[in-house]
Amino acid sequence: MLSLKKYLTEGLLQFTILLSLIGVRVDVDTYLTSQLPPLREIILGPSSAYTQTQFHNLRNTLDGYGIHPKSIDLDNYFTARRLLSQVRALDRFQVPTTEVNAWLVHRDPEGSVSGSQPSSGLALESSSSLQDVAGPDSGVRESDTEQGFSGDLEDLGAVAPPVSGDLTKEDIDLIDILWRQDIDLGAGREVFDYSHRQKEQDADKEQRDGSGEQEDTWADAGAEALARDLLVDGETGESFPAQFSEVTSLPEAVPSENESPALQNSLLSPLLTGTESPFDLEQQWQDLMSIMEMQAMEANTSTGDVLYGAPPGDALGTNYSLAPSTPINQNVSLHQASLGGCGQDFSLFSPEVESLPAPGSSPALLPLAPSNSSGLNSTFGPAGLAGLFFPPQLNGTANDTAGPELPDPLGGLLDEAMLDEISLMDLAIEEGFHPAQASRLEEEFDSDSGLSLDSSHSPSSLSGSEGGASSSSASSAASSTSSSAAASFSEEGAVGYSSDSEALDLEEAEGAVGYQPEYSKWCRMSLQGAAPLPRLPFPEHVGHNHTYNLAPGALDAGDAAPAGGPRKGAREKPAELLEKQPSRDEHRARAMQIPFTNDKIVNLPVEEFNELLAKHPLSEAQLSLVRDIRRRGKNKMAAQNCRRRKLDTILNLERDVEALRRDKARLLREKLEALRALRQLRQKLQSLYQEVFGRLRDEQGRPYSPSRYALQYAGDGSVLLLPRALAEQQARRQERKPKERRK
DNA sequence: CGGCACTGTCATCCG
DNA sequence: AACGGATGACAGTGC
Repeated sequence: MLSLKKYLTEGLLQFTILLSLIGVRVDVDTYLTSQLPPLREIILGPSSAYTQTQFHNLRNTLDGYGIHPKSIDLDNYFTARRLLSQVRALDRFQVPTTEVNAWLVHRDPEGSVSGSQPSSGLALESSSSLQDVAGPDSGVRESDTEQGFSGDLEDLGAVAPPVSGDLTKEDIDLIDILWRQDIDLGAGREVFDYSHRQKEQDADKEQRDGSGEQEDTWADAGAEALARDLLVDGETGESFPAQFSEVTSLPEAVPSENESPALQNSLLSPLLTGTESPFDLEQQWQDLMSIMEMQAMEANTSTGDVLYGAPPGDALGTNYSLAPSTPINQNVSLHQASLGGCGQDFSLFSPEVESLPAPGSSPALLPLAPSNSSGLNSTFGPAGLAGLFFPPQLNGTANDTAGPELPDPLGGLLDEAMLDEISLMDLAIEEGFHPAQASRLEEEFDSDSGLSLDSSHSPSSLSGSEGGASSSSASSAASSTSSSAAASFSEEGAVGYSSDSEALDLEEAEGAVGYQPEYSKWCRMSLQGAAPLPRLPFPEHVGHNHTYNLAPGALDAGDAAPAGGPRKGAREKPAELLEKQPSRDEHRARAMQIPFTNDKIVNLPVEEFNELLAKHPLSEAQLSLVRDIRRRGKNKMAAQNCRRRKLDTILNLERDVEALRRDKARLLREKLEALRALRQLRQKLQSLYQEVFGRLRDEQGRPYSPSRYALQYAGDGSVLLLPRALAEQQARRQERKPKERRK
């Protein structure tokens, strides 16, 4: 029982954390309104059913919990440190290194250094130090972007402490490992050095006017690199073309005159002209985090290896698997991802290129992207995409004749942001949702989704018991539902709380009326007798020797329900113990010479109870005692019932959260698959575009210049060859419409 | 000895 | 109005 409670409270913690996480990233309302009354009540106003029993303990000392004060006293079970460590653990598992980098890169299209890190705690701190890099005016933007994620978390109370807390040794180790492994986190190492940051912050407060001292090494390195159109990765020290500086969010430093018209005139430009992401990048980040969260969750379970372990032969999957023992995996592709989104996409997901040696592809790509294309405001280097989609000779023709800005001959179909997202989502897919694994996960989820965890079943089952024979059908239904839920739940390796169903079945079999006095006791016995679950080893016995439970043997045979086999066996030992130690009320009854048993007093229906009293002439004192005994007995059962229901509610909530997480992961996975399919379609479309365009000849039999002409898709499905300028106008017109619609 | 978990009991609300 | 279920709060008990 101790372990059970322990587990429950663990679950509560996870639940709380999840609430904060889900609350940030998931529209929980839909679930709340339709599926999950408990969650709704937890968030919108908890009922007493969800309160813990230790009400006399200290109230929450952690500020910022979005839970009603009457709700669970988390701090009773978990110190702030433990909560913090859990959150950190989540972060660590969620964001295995470099996907974060990619999101970092693209979160802020304005180019300010948002410096978002996977760990919310890190994110808040790193932002403060990165502020110096982006310039003094970046503070506002930074706060805007950062609070979108981290701030929400903090508001929900999940991660408030880490903000000011020291980095744990694990954090520091992790950072060191990342740094050593040359994995781009999107920020200089100093960002993670707490002491360094502390100094910076202190100095920042004192000398807000900003002396040269405060510039961190990254900024220095970056400034030097800018002088030669190169930027230096603050972590790795690598230099790379200024084009990628946009990726690292230093756009204002990129000289625009370095644009290469030739590159911008690449036919691929249509892929990159979209500056407005159709998707909320923040949401995407959260989605990605969610996937990682799922990974972390599953990685902690015994099934995690099966679910997320890469199938044999899948090198990427192997590299990205999140075995807890090896939370960080060095992967060249990841490194490339930090260099440029295109390269990342290229090496990771392009089927043609995946076979290429990853280390070699990066330098091969770099010459194709010698300069920035700021006019496109693109995070992807166009050349990289050109290399992805176009044969070299086509690139050559494009480079020869193209103008500075190219319209979108594909009518905005190939949105850069979409590609951006696709690549990132694909990364997520490769990370945790390999198709085979995904299908398995889906199966698991589907099987689990059958567990309607509506907490209403719990009260209904109870009412069924009290309804007696008249409500046997309802009780049976509730019982079966609960039974299946409990069974499936046990199979999951979670807490198997089957007392509800078993007890009900028993009651039905016995035709018992009302809540039997031994009910809760028997429930506990059955729990103790149940096979220990993998994650929740039950204690051998409950050590408490509370004597309030009446000895079943004291029951009058005519009054007590006939004991079934398992029930009898389950209570044999406790019965013996209890017989030795009668309850206080039994003592009183004996002292007052009450001529019938306490069980009779408590469990008889009112009419029979009154008849009993009428049969036996009792004194006022005896009468009062009998009524008190009855009252106390009833209340005792009610209290047990209440507590058990509370437990059920908590368990159901936990299962609901699990189901929600799986649901979310499934939806996310489906989204990723859809995006991947879309990407393939786009590639196909692009190749067809190239093929068609390449075959077009003017009157003199010369090929059309891709820089001057573009294919325009008409609404009726026809394809028109238009001058670029015209096509561009149309593309802009089409862009405005959805924008207005969005507004 | 203090903390914790469990349990019983009381007070109160409510149907 | 009595009864009883539900539940917050508190106290007792054992580990």
